[in-house]
Amino acid sequence: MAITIKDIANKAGISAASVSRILTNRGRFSEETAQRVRQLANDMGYFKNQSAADLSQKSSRVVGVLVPITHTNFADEIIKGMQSKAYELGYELLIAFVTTDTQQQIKTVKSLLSRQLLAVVMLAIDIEDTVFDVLKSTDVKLLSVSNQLDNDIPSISSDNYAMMHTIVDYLYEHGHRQMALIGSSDPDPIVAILRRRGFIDALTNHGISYNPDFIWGVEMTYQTGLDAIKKFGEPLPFTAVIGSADIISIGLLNGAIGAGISVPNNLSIVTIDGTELTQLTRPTLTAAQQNFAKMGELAITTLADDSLSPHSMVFTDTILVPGGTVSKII
Amino acid sequence: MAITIKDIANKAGISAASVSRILTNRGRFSEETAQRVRQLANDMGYFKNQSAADLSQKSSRVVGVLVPITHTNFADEIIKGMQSKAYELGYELLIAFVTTDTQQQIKTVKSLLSRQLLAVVMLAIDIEDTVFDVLKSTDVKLLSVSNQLDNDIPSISSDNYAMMHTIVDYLYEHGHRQMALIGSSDPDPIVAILRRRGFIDALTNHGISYNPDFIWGVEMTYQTGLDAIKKFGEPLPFTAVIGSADIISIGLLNGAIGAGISVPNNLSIVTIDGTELTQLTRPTLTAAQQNFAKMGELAITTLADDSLSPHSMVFTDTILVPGGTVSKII
DNA sequence: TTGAAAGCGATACCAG
DNA sequence: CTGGTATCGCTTTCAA
Repeated sequence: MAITIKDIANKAGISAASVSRILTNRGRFSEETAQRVRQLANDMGYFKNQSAADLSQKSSRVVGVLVPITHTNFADEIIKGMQSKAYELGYELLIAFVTTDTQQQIKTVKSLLSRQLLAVVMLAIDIEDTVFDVLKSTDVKLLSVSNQLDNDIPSISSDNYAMMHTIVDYLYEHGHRQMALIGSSDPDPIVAILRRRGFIDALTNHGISYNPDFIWGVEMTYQTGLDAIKKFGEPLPFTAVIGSADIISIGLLNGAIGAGISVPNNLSIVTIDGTELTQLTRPTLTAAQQNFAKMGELAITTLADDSLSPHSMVFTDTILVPGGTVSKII
Repeated sequence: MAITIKDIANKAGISAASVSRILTNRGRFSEETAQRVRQLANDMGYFKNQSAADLSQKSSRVVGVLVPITHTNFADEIIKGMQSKAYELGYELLIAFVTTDTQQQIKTVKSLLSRQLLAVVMLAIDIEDTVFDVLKSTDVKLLSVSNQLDNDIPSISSDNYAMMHTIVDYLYEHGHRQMALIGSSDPDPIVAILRRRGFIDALTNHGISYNPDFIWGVEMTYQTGLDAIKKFGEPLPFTAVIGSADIISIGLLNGAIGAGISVPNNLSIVTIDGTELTQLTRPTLTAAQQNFAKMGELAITTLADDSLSPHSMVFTDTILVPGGTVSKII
């Protein structure tokens, strides 16, 4: 049987109410008894029963985080960002990995909602409608990070549209005129749509009419990168390719190497994300780097100061980090 | 105000007790009223208040998972394994990332323990004593996965000692006589000790007296791999090297490439772990692959059937997966 | 099969 | 500044 505040109260010869006040630092109490109580709590090995506290308070400082189990590793960076801010501001994170199985998703979400959460943060997840309905049926705050949803949910992400301009401009300045975009063909996700639009518009700005065939690949996987090179064959009909995720870009790079295409001499690659993965290849990947840690921090701070309205979108910065996969065409 | 079982009871014209029994499937009740109640619960958008349930039951089916935030990505695979088994057996996972900051660790652990957990699983964590004391001060079950602790804690991991024999034997059969082990020099962790011992003993079995200089590198990082190559210079005094983690091995590989050392012609590499990272390099890494998913599943099953005693160690299989980084020396 | 009632541990209000 | 007490929502005897 665990120690309760009542046990402490008995030992200290005071009431449980006082102990509670002291341990939570709320209300008034004399520093003198406080000393004693804190000492006692420590000595007796007391742990607050958070369930009881939550039940009593009907609220909590717990933020649920839904993480896709197939997460491209940037999720870690977002979580790190959330973690540090949460720690700083006294919030707790309850991380739940969700699979792609809808039934399991629903169960996971329900069990999350069974604790009175302050909010649920969705990391790069395109939630299915059935699951989403469950989420909306309660009054928890919702927040989408690294993704934008077509619902009334606030989001924190990179400005994907602008990012594509940055990338295309960069490649254009390096002399590239024929570019492909790999891994953003999925018709649904807003992020994919924005990237396609940004890609096309940026090309148009430079007077380049884009080739629809050059936007290819749905899945954010290594295989997509490999397949892309296979599909377009050798010689490639473009001089530069943009991978929609680091893992795709590594696939592109290795696919090119396998096909005897020299990078960056015969093919330039720019990757989107810019996680540590970009440092593991030779040459290292030139990347449009998203600020995932910042996204995570912002998630917590906006939740804390309640500064999010249903449709608000917050953008974090992206920077272009030169690596060794882009060459100048003369 | 959220819906409670009382609300449902009122609407159904029965008592809260009955609703509880029905919704938890405990005790007796007529299937007839059960139908109605379940329907009602669904329609009214009821969510169990898990805090209240936990408080009342003084127990839970929640397993806390401590994950080092600097986790080499295999943690994901372990979690996936735990997740699927937990889902299957009706347990919940409460995942907490822990930083290297002791104060933060303690706070994290305490907040974990504030919920009445069934158990705490530590993933590849070498817990500091102060933190460990906190953990031991309660009566939660403890379990260490992918690591062995020198405490009275049951563990699930690969047989690191035997694994080193497998690797060394493999290299020996390929004609290698001079081998180095990178990233297991940390004096503390049992895993590092076991790997060193296995390495040395396996060499001895083949009549090779090992060179202490060839066991080098403490941190499980990419940089350690790069540094190792730099340290030993060119030409390398050994023909094969074992990286204690995939990320180290990638460092070794890239370091070699950078130094103009051809892999596998002039240097063979075997990596320990065998995550998907091994597929991202060219050539792909030959690996002693650990069965992380199995570790995760076993963690939950052993917890479920309570089949762990303080000192029990469970080993999962490891297999040697040939890649392109080991050559035959003739 | 069902209901009434007693907790579970912490909090908060209201007196004192 | 401190104590008594009701309360949160659910579970679980014990009777009926």
